[in-house]
Amino acid sequence: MTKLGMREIARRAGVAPITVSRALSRPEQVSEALRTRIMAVVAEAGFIPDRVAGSMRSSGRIIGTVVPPLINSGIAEQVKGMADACAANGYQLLLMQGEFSPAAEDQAITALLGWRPAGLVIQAFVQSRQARERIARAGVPVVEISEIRGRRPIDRVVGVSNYRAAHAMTMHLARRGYRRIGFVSTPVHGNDRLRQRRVGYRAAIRDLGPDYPAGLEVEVPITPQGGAEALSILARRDPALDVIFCSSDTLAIGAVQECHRRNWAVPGRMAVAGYGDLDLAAQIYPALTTVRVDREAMGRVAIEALIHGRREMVDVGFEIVQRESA
Amino acid sequence: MTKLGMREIARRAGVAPITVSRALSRPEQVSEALRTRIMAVVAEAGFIPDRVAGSMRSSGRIIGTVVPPLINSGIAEQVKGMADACAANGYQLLLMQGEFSPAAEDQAITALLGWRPAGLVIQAFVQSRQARERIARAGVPVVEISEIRGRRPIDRVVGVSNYRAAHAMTMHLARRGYRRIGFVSTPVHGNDRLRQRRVGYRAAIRDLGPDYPAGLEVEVPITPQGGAEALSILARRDPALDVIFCSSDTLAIGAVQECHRRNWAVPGRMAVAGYGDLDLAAQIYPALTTVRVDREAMGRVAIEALIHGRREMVDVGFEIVQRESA
DNA sequence: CTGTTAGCGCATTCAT
DNA sequence: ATGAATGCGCTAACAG
Repeated sequence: MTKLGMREIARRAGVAPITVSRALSRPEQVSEALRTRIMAVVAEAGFIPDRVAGSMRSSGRIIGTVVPPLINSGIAEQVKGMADACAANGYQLLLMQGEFSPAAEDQAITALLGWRPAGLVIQAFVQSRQARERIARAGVPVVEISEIRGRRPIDRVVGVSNYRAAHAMTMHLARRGYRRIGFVSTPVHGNDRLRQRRVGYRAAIRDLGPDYPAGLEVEVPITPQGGAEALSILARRDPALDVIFCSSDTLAIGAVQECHRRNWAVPGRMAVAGYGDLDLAAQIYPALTTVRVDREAMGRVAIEALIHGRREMVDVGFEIVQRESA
Repeated sequence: MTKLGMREIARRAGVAPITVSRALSRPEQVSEALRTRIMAVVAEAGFIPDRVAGSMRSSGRIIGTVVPPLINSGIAEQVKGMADACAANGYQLLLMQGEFSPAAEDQAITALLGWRPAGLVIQAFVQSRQARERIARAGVPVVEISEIRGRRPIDRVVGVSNYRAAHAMTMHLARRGYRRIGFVSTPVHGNDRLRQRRVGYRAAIRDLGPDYPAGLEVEVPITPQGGAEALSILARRDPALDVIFCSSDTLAIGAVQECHRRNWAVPGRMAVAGYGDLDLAAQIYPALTTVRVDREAMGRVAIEALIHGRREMVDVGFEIVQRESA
């Protein structure tokens, strides 16, 4: 049995190879009679066109993406959105897991570019200067999914203003009657998103006016234990504290746990708000009040921005999810 | 500026294109002098070899994978394991999100095969007969990540015995003194893993002997609400019920929530065990006793099995995670 | 609508 | 250790 290629399919159907090619990728350019005959042969032979060879001449249909090492929580939803949008448009997703160092990022992007992607989606701003140059030289469109405030993107951006979201949640808590709002952050160093959340919180406290107690902050590792610890620290620092706003649901869940251990009613004795709306947020007891960002939409929109060539900066927005914990 | 290719790099370095190719992929075959000179030119020009063209002649370095639509929880960890192992071995991960229908599965696999993958990782047994034929014809190695009991794989399998895991958990609960063990399942239709969990539970109840009360089961949708509902149903059916074993953590979390609502102490009034060890499992109150499977290892091992051509069936094993809820 | 010709950029094969 | 010739399988460009 000859290795199955278009040439062989064409021979069996009694046409030229290019006609098979057209029947497969632009059916409308081939007469119905030929098309039917060709498709029958293709189906019968189980022929699968070689996209590698196809990409040699026409533009490829691969979209490369670099995702952070922790594919937990939100990132997975983004990937889902990307995969869906790719499938819907006939593209394939080439996934690289990146570390956070600029060198690793550059390496990941280089590996992706080698596959002649139709575009790149990066889950943050590209940091490495070298990577930016490579991308520019390759002339490949890029979408950065990130904080959209105060940055100049390489090309297109899809994201949310973490600043506005954190600001809104802080105001929301104040409106609900909490007087002493503590803020728990994970280390903001080198992470725009986290930094903007903190900045948003501070701005809100300022906007609440001089009558309102000054802010109260602590920075802890991004683990439930970190959240528990933060609660202890802040409650000790200010006994009047009545709510803590955690810059991630993971922290918030840890804080709620700590309340259970102390037998503190949530939100009676201490209220807790999170950020992210993880799956768990709605499922723990009490259900978590948090900030929700539609990560799946971010992924989908990123791919669409790439494919349809929209050059705008897309803000997918956020939502304050009011549940029981605050 | 000429489009940068090996030809141009070769010209600048004063060598033949093939020498550049060798310097890049088999450095040991090129003299140090030339290699150094070539690498300098490559770096200076920011040259990235075209892997698409490269794959035309040599075998590609892409591994295709089909993942279920819900990239939540465990699947994300598997993908992480795969991505890591791919990166460590110089491969790229081509990700397709598959639906569960055989037709969609076939389509996904076809799309992947078009890219001449070095191998395929499928997150279940391939169901579609057509897909199996395509894979066979393409001669591509496949790893199925799945239930490993009682199935004949296409090629290689990496997985765990859901049967043994569920059996072990049931025995574990009995050993801890629970007398009436209910089992909550999600619909097992068409899903080996879920079916084997139920079979394992039943076998354990049988093994516990005639003195032990007969099993008590219910099947509900895989949502926290399903778990809450299951608790209500089983508790009504048998007031002596003292523990429920849920075939997924999602259900278990819902059941625990329902206990909170009823003011039932967990595990005092009702104990709950889960399956899967989601992130949340350790974080809810009380922390969930569950079955843990190292999904990340599954992903990693799958890729390694593919690359290193191991043809065995790998059982990554499981672990009973004893926490507070049961 | 269909076919002919040519070549995408690299790595294999065979020489030197 | 280096190079020349050749073609991987497909599709763009140009005919007919």
